[in-house]
Amino acid sequence: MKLTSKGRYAVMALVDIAKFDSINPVSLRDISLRQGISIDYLEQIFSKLKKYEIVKSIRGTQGGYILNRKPSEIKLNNIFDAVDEKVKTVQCKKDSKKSCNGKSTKCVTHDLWNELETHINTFFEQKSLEDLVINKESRI
Amino acid sequence: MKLTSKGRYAVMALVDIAKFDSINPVSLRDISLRQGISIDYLEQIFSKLKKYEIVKSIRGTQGGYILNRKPSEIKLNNIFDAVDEKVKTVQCKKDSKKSCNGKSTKCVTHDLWNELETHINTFFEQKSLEDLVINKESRI
DNA sequence: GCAATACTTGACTATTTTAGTCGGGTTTAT
DNA sequence: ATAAACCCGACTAAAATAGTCAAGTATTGC
Repeated sequence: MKLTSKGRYAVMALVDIAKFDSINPVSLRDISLRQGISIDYLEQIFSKLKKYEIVKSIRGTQGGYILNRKPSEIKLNNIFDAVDEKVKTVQCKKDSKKSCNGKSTKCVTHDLWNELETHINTFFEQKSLEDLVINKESRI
Repeated sequence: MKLTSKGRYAVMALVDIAKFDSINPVSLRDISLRQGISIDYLEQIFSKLKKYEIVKSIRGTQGGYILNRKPSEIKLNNIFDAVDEKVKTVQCKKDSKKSCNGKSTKCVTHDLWNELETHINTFFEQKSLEDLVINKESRI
């Protein structure tokens, strides 16, 4: 599985919006300044978040992005799905002669990996953007 | 975090040994044939498993590897530690001017990532080689 | 002793993924 | 009109991954 900066940035940016303004659009420029992520990279990320209807965009001057749902309804797994930050592990080789057939020792790991994925996904399904925002505000 | 084929192969190979022979050494050649992993790559992996005292080596003809502990005492996190398959996520940039200071929104993800790591590690600490072997035998 | 088997070690490399950058758009408020 | 801001696709440097390759050393059986 992978969990890299694209997923991390997506979460950071969305938390930034959730905390900063729930009515007016927040520009990538502002997020970039506050979070230290390049605008170009943010654009890539937001393009995907938009496709998954996690955010809405408003073009033109004074434009930016707003959340498309309430923070409590945006679960972390939605975010990761959107930016392709899939919880995925290496699969059995498909074209291998000795491919996974459920009988050999080889794929003893198959069930294990699936179990882990479920485990992690459950964790992310339970966490919403709201949880992160609340958590953080109580600390500042 | 990453979970790639090195960790997967390590688990596969150890399960192979655990199932095949608990007294006589098992050669990498045999593991290679049964599991479809190249000997050269297995050598890299076993070199690390040996360093972590998960296996013992016996050189010369009829040599090979045997488990250094009972399968029930070999937890999956031990195996992953050995082969550097760390459950690790991207960290905050150290030298950034806006580095994580616990006050900014930026590191709202910090706690989250730590929480996830704990979550995953707990999962692996609870699974032993024995669990995998038993599971699989009941199916064949 | 010598050949065969099998572990030991370290360097090397091709491929893939990651983490961006870059350049050119289009839309909209003022 | 112009500037702010989104939109989109191509490009690239660096790192990680998944191996391979070569040259050993140790042990056993004949």
